[in-house]
Amino acid sequence: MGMRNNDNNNVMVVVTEKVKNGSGVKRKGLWSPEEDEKLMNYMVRNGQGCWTDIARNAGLQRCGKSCRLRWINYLRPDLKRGAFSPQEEHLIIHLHSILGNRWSQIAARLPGRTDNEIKNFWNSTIKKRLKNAGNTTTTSPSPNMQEYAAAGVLVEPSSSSGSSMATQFGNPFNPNHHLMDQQHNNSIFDVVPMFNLPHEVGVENLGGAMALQNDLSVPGLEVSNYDSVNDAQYLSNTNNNNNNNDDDGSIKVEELVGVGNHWQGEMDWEGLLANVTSLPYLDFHLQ
DNA sequence: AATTCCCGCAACCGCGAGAGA
DNA sequence: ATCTCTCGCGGTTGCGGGAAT
Repeated sequence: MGMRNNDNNNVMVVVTEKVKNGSGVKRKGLWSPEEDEKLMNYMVRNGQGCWTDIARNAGLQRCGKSCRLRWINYLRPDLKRGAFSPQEEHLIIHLHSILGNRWSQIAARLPGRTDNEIKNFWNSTIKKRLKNAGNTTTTSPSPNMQEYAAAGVLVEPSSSSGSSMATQFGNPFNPNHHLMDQQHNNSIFDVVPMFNLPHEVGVENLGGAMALQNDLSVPGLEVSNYDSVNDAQYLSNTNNNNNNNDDDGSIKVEELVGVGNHWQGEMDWEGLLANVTSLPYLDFHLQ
């Protein structure tokens, strides 16, 4: 749907709410194209750092937290845009059956997607479909839904936050049932079959984005993994390709934020899903 | 045409963890 | 040990477009 942010052509009404915040007045609400440009230019030139400093040095009247979010969810150059493909949806469902609401970990295995995006997709679309699949006997659920149900994950009984759908089903017969993830009150052994873990599996370097590797501690798409120099190079190339170099080197956000300028790599879906099937659970105990 | 309702999505909020003084 | 700051995460809010009435 549509209020979508400053799409190339749609300059949205910018919320100009401001709040007092310590040293000064901080803007809140939607980001203006000018703010995006400031942040993008700063990030391209200087890369990651302390977000509070970034906010200040980039000349933004935003808190660092807001800048970080904007970068991660919208400005980052490797973001994949557009609707989720059936393969991605399948993968999300699969991952969620294992990981629960650990959106960042799920996102780490979907190159070019953000945790916020996946979370929204889940809450708005998949949840609804699962519900329908669970409630309707007249219409057969999609294979995805069937698989999800087969994994022991059915319709979420309530909107209780913090617990995943996967957590709704315990297995008291599982000898490892006592190994609960405290934060989510969930035993991963309830859902995940005990497989031997393949080593050296994983899909790497998908279009410059990190992808599935052989354990759950793989940071995946986390920004901290990005090489600011390479990113800068990427951005520079993009700019060159657009034949739009300004002498001052400033980079227009609209040149970078758009369908054509984002990650469009090919995915080895079968490989990803195969790997997901055998996702290890080691880092459940590390967290 | 006007109004209400639905809902997708961007962004905010609060919290916990970790680092450093 | 304690405080402060920053980061990252997950849950929630609320705006606004489009559908329904």
